[in-house]
Amino acid sequence: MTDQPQQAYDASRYDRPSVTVDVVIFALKERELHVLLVKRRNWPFEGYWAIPGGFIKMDESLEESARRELEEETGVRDVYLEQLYTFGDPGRDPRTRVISVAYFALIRPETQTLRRSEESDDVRWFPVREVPSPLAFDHDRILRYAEDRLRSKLEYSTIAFQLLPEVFTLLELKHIYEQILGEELDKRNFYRKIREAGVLEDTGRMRGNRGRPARLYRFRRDRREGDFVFRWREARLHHEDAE
Amino acid sequence: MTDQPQQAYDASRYDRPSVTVDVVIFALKERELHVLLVKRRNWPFEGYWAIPGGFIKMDESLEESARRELEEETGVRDVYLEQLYTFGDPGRDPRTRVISVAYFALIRPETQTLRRSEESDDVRWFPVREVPSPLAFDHDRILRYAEDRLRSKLEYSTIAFQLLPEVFTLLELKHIYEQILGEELDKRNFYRKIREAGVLEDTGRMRGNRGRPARLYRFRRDRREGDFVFRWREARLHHEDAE
DNA sequence: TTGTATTAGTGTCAAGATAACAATAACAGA
DNA sequence: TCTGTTATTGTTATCTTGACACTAATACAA
Repeated sequence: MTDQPQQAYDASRYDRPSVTVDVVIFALKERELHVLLVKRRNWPFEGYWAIPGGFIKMDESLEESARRELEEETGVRDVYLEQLYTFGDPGRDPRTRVISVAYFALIRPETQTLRRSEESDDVRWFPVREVPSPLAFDHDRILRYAEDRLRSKLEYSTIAFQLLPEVFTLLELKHIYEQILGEELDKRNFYRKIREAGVLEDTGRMRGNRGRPARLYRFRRDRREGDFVFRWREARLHHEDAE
Repeated sequence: MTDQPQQAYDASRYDRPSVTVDVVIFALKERELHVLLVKRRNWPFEGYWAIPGGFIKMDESLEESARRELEEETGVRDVYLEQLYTFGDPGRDPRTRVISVAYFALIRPETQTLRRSEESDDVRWFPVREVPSPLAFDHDRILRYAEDRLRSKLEYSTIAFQLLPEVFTLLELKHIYEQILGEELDKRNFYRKIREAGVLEDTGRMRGNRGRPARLYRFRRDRREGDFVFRWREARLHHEDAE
């Protein structure tokens, strides 16, 4: 944010790169983790799938840019949004120097209003394991980075709840953990851990189609995010930072 | 990094912000954690202390920018460098829209060559607990963010070793943890934990002024960073993400 | 109504990790 | 050899984890 304090400011002496915000949007669809991609219509990478994004406006913050982008693509406003990493290698966009601030967003299924263009074939939800490859630009890398972040935050935060609807069953919650960790978890150990963490509130309601009906829970938002550490040791994680 | 795929690219339609890279540089000085700041000579925030930084060049990557900045300020090349966060609120710099990609760097004491300007009073190392406040721009926030990151990475990485010289004693290592965590650790538990992690190599050498001489260790770089999890539970941490 | 298929929910124990705790060892210098 | 100073080591009680299998509640069909 600062120039060299030693020298007076002269903006014209510096070329300015373009700055974009890209948002990796995750959501659960039919119990599977999906990511939203858009198909490019122009050079470069015409016809390739890309992470949705756009240029920032001069009067909005980075996060506001990301929220605008998100709303344009999904029509959703109240979401979990977190800055991921900034990608800025020269040459990552053949047109000009582009610095891209990547965010990732987690959407609850209930809030997903269908956009008109969502029915067209240039905006699609892909299961994270079936993303077309390669993506446009360096978006494969950005997506991988987002998945890594998601996985590692699962360990010590309540981030997983952001993917669930208002009320949910314990097995649905467990399923998310398994989806993202890519690993089966023991039911009893999982239940115990969650209960001890004290982040769930019993709604008293039940839900069931076949079999024994499941208890419905709600996430206790009054629990401050940083107040407890929800460590997951059963599933051994690999910490691997990109860049 | 991508424009709206729907529309053809026309750079002139978008104003471009300035992009800078700021580097929060940490080092140990006389057993205390210090951070390097520079005093601003021009408007805005003339006379205020700031985190060193500068505009990026069009042909260098963000990390290259950060390394250049770092070398210009400290003359040091081989350091630990990690991207921290990108700050881009409109108005954070009164001159123009500035997006700042913040990095943090950890420097070993031995590698610190003195710069000529380090003797002048416009570049100074401050103990992290005695940083002048407020800093220029939103640099207080950036610094706080860097400290939080450092603290939380202590838990599950070998980052602390990056602040130590080639060889060091166990008590020196413990002291770093205590510095950053802001908390006393039990000597025996600490030794055990470190030994079990298997990241240290005994040099066979000793060092001592008064009292029993201390064994000198070396960090085993062959241990891949992600291979083990060096969890610290004794010191309860607060996870608190900025932004 | 009874049985069967299906999904939800629960408890124990052994092994491992952690935190709390104090005494001894190796040196320098008086 | 005594004293001051710093470095090093081990045990135990408690908590946390991971492994493991049976019972409960419903729907539906026989």
